[in-house]
Amino acid sequence: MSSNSRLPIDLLIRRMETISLLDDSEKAALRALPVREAEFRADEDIISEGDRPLRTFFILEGMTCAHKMASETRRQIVSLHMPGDAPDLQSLHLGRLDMSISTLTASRVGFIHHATLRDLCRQFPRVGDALWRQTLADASIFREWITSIGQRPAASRIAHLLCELFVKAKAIALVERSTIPMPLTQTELGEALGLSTVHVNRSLQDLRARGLLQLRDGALTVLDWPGLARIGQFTPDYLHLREPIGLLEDA
Amino acid sequence: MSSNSRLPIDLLIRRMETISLLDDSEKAALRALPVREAEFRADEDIISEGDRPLRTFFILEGMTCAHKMASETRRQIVSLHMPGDAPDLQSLHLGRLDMSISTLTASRVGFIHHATLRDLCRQFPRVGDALWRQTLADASIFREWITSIGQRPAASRIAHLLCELFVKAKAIALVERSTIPMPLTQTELGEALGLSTVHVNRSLQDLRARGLLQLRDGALTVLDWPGLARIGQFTPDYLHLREPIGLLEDA
DNA sequence: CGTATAATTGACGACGGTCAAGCAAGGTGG
DNA sequence: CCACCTTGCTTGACCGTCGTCAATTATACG
Repeated sequence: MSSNSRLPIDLLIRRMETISLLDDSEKAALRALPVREAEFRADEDIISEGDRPLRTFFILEGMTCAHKMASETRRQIVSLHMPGDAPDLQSLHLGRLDMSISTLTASRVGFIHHATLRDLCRQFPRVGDALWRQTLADASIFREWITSIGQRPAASRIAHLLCELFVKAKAIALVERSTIPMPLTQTELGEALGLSTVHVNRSLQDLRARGLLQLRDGALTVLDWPGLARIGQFTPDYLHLREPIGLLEDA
Repeated sequence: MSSNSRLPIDLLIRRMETISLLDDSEKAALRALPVREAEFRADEDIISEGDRPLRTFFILEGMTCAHKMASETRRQIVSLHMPGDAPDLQSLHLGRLDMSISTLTASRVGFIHHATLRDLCRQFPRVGDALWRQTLADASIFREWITSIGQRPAASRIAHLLCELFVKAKAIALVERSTIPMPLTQTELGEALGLSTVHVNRSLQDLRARGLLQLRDGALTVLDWPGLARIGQFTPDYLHLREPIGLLEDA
């Protein structure tokens, strides 16, 4: 009687399986974890820099971001999260939070106590490894962002980020044809890419004019995947997905 | 008969202890690991993007960097490593390397087989946790680099990076007074910060002119720590060191 | 309807990049 | 011992990408 995809945590499991292999006993153990659900409105803090959380969480619905302040006025978004992601896994082993995590849209998240998750890692070391691997894949994305922000021009940065979100959405099968939810405002895109709102706007117009994409009403439609990937110099290796995902043929 | 600080791996242990607590049995287990030493000249690859290493390594002597190519001509350095650092811990759980790691100066490194390290993590789960924590602290540094490159002006970026290296060097007690080894060329600094060599040069002159630092012959001397930290908006929290380190009073 | 949020456009300027040349220092070999 | 070469640092001139400021136009919402 597999109540398949009924539990909230199945989303986390599916996301973990995009990177790691889990056997039935390991999945069962994960499904046995008590999860406390919570709702947040748009633009609310889930946890804040300096916090010492006793629980970790994963996204069930909506989109969230992690961000740091570089000064009173300048904010940098350092990562974006969609359903299945566990943005704060690090707090399992790092006491003090060095960033804030906030919702971008209204969101639902599932909380899991550190203590129970730690027990699980001891009982099922391979689950612990899979969670570790998850945080390592996150680190790999950070490195790619450094590279993108440090070296690529504006349009390329935007294209790269949109490619990344597209592949991630596709990997957890959120994708319907070549359209994914993309609720970021242009200001938020700028904060993620180290660009001003105005410049994001103009660069987006450029990408649109080239027939690469459509971006409106909180949704991104990729019209020319090879073209967008080329502009963004995007190769998905750094996401460390188990299956390369046949993307190149569907747009 | 503690042959204290005789073994190469003691450097790794000391570095781990800047972040985690290890008891005697755990340290003894680490010291029992077989380590194969190797020497590299300056500007040599230790491992390359795409490799699937069977060993991990830590730095014994010298300075190394991890880097990615954003195009044929543009390279981004995503991290810098000094003695005690294990730049490739991730390969323990991530198959394919998504970056290259090269020496900046002539270096000595210690290799440890993944298999033996994995066994150790099973036998001493708290050692595994400490290694995990080490990779999480690395990820935190990546986030700070994203923030720095994305939001801070040139002089501030440089100051921030130098502060980081200074604190890290101090944490493993490589420091003699307020001078640390800083063998990066201005070109390499630029590759780490997303700046051109010319602009690094001019910004450095600016920092020097303000009496904040001295940088020559492969050594950095901090002349005005509070001033440098202010320009770089540097706060060491993101390094997740156990002891905050009394830096603010000695320059 | 009026208000708030997001997208868009224009004008202007600055931070930082590119190109090119000159300089300093260290190592090598005849 | 000194030419010569390489590597890294420095400087000048010029220019372009991108940021800032400000105003206008959708679009949604109460």
